[in-house]
Amino acid sequence: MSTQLPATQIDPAAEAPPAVRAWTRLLRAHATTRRLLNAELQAEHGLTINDYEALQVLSCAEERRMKRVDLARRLVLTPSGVTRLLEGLERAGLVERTACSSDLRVVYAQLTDAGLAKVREVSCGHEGSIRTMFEEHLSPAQIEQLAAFLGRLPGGAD
Amino acid sequence: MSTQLPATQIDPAAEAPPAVRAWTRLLRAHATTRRLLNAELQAEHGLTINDYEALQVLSCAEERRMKRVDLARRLVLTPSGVTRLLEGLERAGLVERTACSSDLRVVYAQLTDAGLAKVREVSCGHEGSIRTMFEEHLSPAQIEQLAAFLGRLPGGAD
DNA sequence: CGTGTATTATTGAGTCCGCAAGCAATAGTA
DNA sequence: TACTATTGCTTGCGGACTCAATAATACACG
Repeated sequence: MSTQLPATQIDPAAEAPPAVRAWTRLLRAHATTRRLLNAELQAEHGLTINDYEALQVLSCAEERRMKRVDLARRLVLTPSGVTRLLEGLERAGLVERTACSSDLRVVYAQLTDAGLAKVREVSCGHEGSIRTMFEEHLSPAQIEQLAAFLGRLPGGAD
Repeated sequence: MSTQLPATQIDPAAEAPPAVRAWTRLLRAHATTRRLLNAELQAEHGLTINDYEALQVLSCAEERRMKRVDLARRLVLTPSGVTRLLEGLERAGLVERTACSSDLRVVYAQLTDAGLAKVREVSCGHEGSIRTMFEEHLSPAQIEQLAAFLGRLPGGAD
């Protein structure tokens, strides 16, 4: 192969660094799995992934409520994203706005009884779908390792 | 603890199945890393992650061009998503539309010389950022394993 | 106190992308 | 040949999210 001609293409045979391969696989796996789960969740329960994640996080929170800022950090959304996400859940009656007596700025996102019921209704099937996706081609030990590795990436820790 | 009272909350101490933990970490790590890389790419080169991925994929393709359908599959986008993504890259002169002589339906996405130059300009710094994110807290062997595991999830394989 | 800064939340404008529908070209079939 | 899928691509519409700007409250410190 000559090195004198100007390259008109990037050599596809040149192996990408492992980190780059991991990154593109992360992108692809995320996009595909998210799309699958989202479609299922939407069709069966009328929720998006973020809708469900928000409800799920709230259901485990102290008093079933959370400051919007904390919810934003947990879901990796901006504050305005959370405002808009909660708008929908409030309209659906799954979450309501509650005041904080000690700080008038904060507006709690409070899970309603209907919201808790919804989480219970959805969670089993949804977790089943998640487990299927992971357990189909990975052993339990491998899933544990995968979770551990993801936890070391930026934002990965819970 | 009594089992007679109606549960008003989902027990946060009850450990989620490993697959569910892996899933939430995948969501969080993806959102965080994507946000970081996107901001950097946007600020320094005016590209989104998908812009870059599209250019990069095209730069390695036969004749630096690809059918839009194939590009969609590769980037895990819908056909309409690809049309819109390419609109922007065409406006920037990085990609152009070319006809296929053997099938009048297809419109190739053809990387221009400017597009190839752009990939070369961006790739080094971008790959450096990716490597930093992964190599900061994971060993080379762990990164390889992570890539392998991700490759077994739906859509993960290249 | 009063003033300046940080924090919490919302809003308006704009981007990105998916879904459903539609058009044009090709392939399959009788 | 004519008729019916199927495939490749685009478009209208709408949803979800971000960024920048804004308002209101809290806090720190002279």
